[in-house]
Amino acid sequence: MTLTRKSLRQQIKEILLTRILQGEYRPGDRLIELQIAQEFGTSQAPVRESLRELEALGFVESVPYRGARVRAVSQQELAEVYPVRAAIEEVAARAAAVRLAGDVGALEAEIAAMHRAADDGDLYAQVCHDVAFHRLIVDACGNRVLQEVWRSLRIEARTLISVVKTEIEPHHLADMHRPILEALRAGDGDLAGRLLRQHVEFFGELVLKGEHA
Amino acid sequence: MTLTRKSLRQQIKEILLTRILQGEYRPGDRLIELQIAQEFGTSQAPVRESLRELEALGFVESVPYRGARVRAVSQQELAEVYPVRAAIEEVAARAAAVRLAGDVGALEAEIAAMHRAADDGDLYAQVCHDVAFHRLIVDACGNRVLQEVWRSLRIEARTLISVVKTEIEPHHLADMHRPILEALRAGDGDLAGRLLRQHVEFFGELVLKGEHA
DNA sequence: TGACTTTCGTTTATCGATAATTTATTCTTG
DNA sequence: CAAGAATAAATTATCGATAAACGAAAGTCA
Repeated sequence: MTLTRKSLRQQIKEILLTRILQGEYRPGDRLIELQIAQEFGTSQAPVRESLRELEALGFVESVPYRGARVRAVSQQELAEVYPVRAAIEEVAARAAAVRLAGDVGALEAEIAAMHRAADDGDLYAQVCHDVAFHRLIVDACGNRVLQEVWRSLRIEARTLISVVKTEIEPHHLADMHRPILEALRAGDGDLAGRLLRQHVEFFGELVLKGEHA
Repeated sequence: MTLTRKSLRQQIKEILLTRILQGEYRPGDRLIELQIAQEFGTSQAPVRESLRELEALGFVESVPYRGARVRAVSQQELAEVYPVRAAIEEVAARAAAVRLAGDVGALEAEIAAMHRAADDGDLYAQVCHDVAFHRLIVDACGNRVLQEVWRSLRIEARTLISVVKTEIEPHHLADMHRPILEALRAGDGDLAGRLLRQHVEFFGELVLKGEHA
């Protein structure tokens, strides 16, 4: 088996990203080029390029001659994401209602998975399926630019988990998605869009409340 | 005077970006690393990193072992930008109405500049001021995430000029911005948002019409 | 003592050269 | 003459080494 089907840069980038998303590297942790290069048995160059890409994606921040660190998402930034999410997901839902043509099986499955995770008390898994639900709608809308923008918001379970923690009963959280699904099933884009927007804005409010606590 | 206050990477990136935006490099043009390095008297490394950044910003696209090219914006992509713009600029205008507190002098100036450009028959300048008008609103909204997303859409005069060309009388185009300005002056965020959304959607329709032509 | 300078170790930024890959060209071979 | 293999040319990807910049620690002088 070849370990080098893709470019080193690509491979290193993916490994680093996994580590960031899984919390192996914590926000603020330094990412030292030569150290990483040594670990992977490569030279500094592909590591540098990986870090640059991760920086452009917003997962890492770096200062000239002072290196790269895992970027921390501030509470304020998290709060600022929600109005943008709400606006573009509304657009996505409108378009998705048409393109799905009532085929909401995948969305059903995510809601079911949320309930199972709720039964297991696995909040992380639940938030993952929550994100997946939203992503399915975004992916169904057919607008690539919109999809790109949504991804650039880096809506990750790891970050969102703090929003719902202790605030909402898990099964209730899962059920909150059902009206949206039903509107999509019925092909009512206007309604689906409005509901999804309110849904996202609701969580935005939660973040704002959390800021004062 | 030092030519190297910033890193080479940064300098090269800016120069390349300028060339792309000013049309010196056309969409599809190849960007050959060693050739550019030679031109600037540097090695390949900083050029590579510049290209990676430009790729992340969406101005360049590259294929492994086949190099980088200036990215062409397809008509479809341009059309897909508008619904996203409309949605987030609506959000921006709502927030901007509050934060501007009636201070719309800069917006006035851009409309005036649009009229002057219309008098001069300088369509490029006019579209630049049009973009600037929208950017002022986005910048005024106070949501950094939203600003980042808006910038990532790469709303450039060079691309937009095709949308308005021959379709709209220049002075009329400038005047279309006035109701939005007045709503902002009055501090009516809801109205400003709705007007701006319609305004942007209107141009989205134009693009769609242009597709069939 | 305490502020300023100097030195030193660490890390990034850049370089020049080599390896790997693609594309175009030339050479077979039927 | 066409199809395919082999070769050559161009370019990217990676390497190993050096230069530049930073931060901390040690040293200096009032």
